[in-house]
Amino acid sequence: MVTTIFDVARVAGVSTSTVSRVLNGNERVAPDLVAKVTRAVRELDYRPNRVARSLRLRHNRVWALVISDIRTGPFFADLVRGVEDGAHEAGYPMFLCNADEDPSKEAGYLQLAVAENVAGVILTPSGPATDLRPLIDAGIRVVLADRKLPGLPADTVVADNTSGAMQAVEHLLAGGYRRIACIAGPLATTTGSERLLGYRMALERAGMAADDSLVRVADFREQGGRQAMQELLEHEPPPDAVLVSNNRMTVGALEVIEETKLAIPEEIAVIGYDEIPWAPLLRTALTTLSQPAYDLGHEAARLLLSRLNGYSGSPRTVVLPTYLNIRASSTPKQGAARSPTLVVEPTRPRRRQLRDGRRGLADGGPGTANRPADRG
Amino acid sequence: MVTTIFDVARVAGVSTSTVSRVLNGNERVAPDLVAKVTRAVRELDYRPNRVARSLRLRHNRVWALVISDIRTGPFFADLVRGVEDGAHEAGYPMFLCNADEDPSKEAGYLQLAVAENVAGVILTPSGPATDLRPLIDAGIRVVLADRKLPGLPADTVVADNTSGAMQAVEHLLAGGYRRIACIAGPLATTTGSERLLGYRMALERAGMAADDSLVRVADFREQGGRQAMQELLEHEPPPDAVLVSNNRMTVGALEVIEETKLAIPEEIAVIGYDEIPWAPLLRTALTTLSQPAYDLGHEAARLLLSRLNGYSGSPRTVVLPTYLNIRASSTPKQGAARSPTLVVEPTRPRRRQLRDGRRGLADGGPGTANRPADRG
DNA sequence: CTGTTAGCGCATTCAG
DNA sequence: CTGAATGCGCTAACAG
Repeated sequence: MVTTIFDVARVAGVSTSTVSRVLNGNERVAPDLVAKVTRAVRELDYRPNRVARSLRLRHNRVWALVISDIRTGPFFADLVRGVEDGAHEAGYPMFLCNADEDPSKEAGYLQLAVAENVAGVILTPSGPATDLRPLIDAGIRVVLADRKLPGLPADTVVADNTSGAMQAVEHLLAGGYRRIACIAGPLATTTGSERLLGYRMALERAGMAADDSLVRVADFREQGGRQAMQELLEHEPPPDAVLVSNNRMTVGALEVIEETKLAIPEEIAVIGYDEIPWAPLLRTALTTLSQPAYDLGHEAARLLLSRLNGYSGSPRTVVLPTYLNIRASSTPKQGAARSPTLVVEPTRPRRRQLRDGRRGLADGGPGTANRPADRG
Repeated sequence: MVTTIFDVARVAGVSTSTVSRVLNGNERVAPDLVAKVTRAVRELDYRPNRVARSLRLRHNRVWALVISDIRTGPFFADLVRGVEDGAHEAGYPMFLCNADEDPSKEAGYLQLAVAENVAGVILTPSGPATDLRPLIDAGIRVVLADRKLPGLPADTVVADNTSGAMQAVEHLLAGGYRRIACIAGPLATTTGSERLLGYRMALERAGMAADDSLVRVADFREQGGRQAMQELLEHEPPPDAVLVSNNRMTVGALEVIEETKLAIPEEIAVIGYDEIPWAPLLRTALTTLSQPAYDLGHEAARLLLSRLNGYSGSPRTVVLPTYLNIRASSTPKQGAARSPTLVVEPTRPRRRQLRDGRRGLADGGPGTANRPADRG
């Protein structure tokens, strides 16, 4: 038999309500009773039953983090760490759920979150069909991370996908590349569509017609990246550069380039979205777009916490900058004319921008670095 | 207000017990009442409150998977997928917790699992100090995955770490390498110590004294791999080959080799534990030891399920084989004498071995492939 | 300040 | 086969 609050009350010689009050520390209790209860708790190694507590309170002191693909390299891993640290700092335990880009799995986890009465959910929506109503109806706080959900008034933290992709393409243009291809992610996700948008905008701004035969929409997975890259290479004339919209697709694309024995960057330059620790170790070191994955998660945690603490202003969207890590895979072409209009601004991390919010967050700083501390 | 079983009973014109019986389907109920209840449930979009159910039943139909480091590349991601699929097939939702190699975080999650009454826990123990008693006392089923917990009678599924490391070292010996170093993981984990053991056994079997100055014990992280590799290279004479015990440390070791401008494999051969999708894409394609990560997870799920279904035999340990992916980073030395005693057996995946078990598992096949289907 | 009392939503005795 | 009654462990009124 598990020890209950009743056992503690008996041993301490008080009522269960007193034990409860001591444990939750909200109301005033006489010091001697506090001592008695504390001793009894320790003596019995009493641990409150969260289930009963949750039933009574009609909410559970747990967060659920629902991510869209646990296999997306270090990106989601760092994001998870960011949320986890934020949750931990605030004293909330956190469960993680992997929706695997599957809307029905995602819906299942959201139902579960409702059924388990979680206090809050941080979610990477799989697409516009993601239904937040069950959560909202149940009074559960929701924060969107990494991907927006257009039209839904929820606090959101995202990276500046459009600018990131623009930066990458402008960098390629400045390097003399002219037939730049793009392997985009699912357009139903804002990460998919906004990166493609950034690609198009950079081309337009440079006065070049975006050539849709150089665009492939794939699925954020290796296999999709492979197929897209194969198709692009069969095209005549083939691209001389490619921007790949995430890490997993980049692996697929690089495999195809490797198999085709094309030289990077001489025959095709490559830039991959998502920084990865092995980028510098590749046959040709890979130029990547870092996303502040850890900060994305940590910021999401702070938005959720502020809601749980009673903030009820209109939804806030936090946009964090990306950073271009220039490496050999995008080396400028021999004798590339550095036309002034194509010069790329130095891509230092900018301050986070706050949009749509009634006011800023309580504290300042852009949080910790992009990567968790254990690497330093 | 959320709809409760009471609302359903009212709308269906029956008692709450009848609704409960219909929902759980264990007892017999008159067909017409079943129909009424079913209709009312649909009409009200009723979803049972899992918290109340859990309190009443004193157990919760959820699994918790506690892994030791979410950042360990695809390994844990695939393991998670394996467990998840197994849980899903059996109709259990699953939460994931990331202990981050931190025993206190791990203990916190185990406490949480107890407090939440989960039906079962699948755990990658952070070390021998991991305390399973709170779980066992609470009647929660536990399965260990990836790492054993010596002395504890729990169902366990692991890869054959010792043989894997032996294979790797024998392969290097056969290739003419003689000063083979090893970067081991924490010896408190069986993955750390067994891989080191395999390394030593291979050397001894070849009649070579294991040289401890060629062994470094690190922390399974990039930074540890970096430092270990640096130390090994400073040693005189330096190693001509190195076996690195996991993916993250391999990244660190490769960074150092890169910075030192050493040629792989001419100046130093490298084999990394854990297969990684980008292994073939590195400057020198990396020889790796694949672990059946997905199968490890899926098998753990099956062991847990069999316990939940009432199996109460003695604890079973399932050992799955590893597989050596030979690539350029371990190319035999020029004119390496292929002494007969050093020839490596072909390392095909072997059938899983069952140890200590009273009987085999219900079904046959070694499960699905090492990698989830979406890559094929 | 403290104890008594009454549920949170559900599954399960126990009678009928 | 069905319904009324009970309690899982806890917290929040409500009186004292």
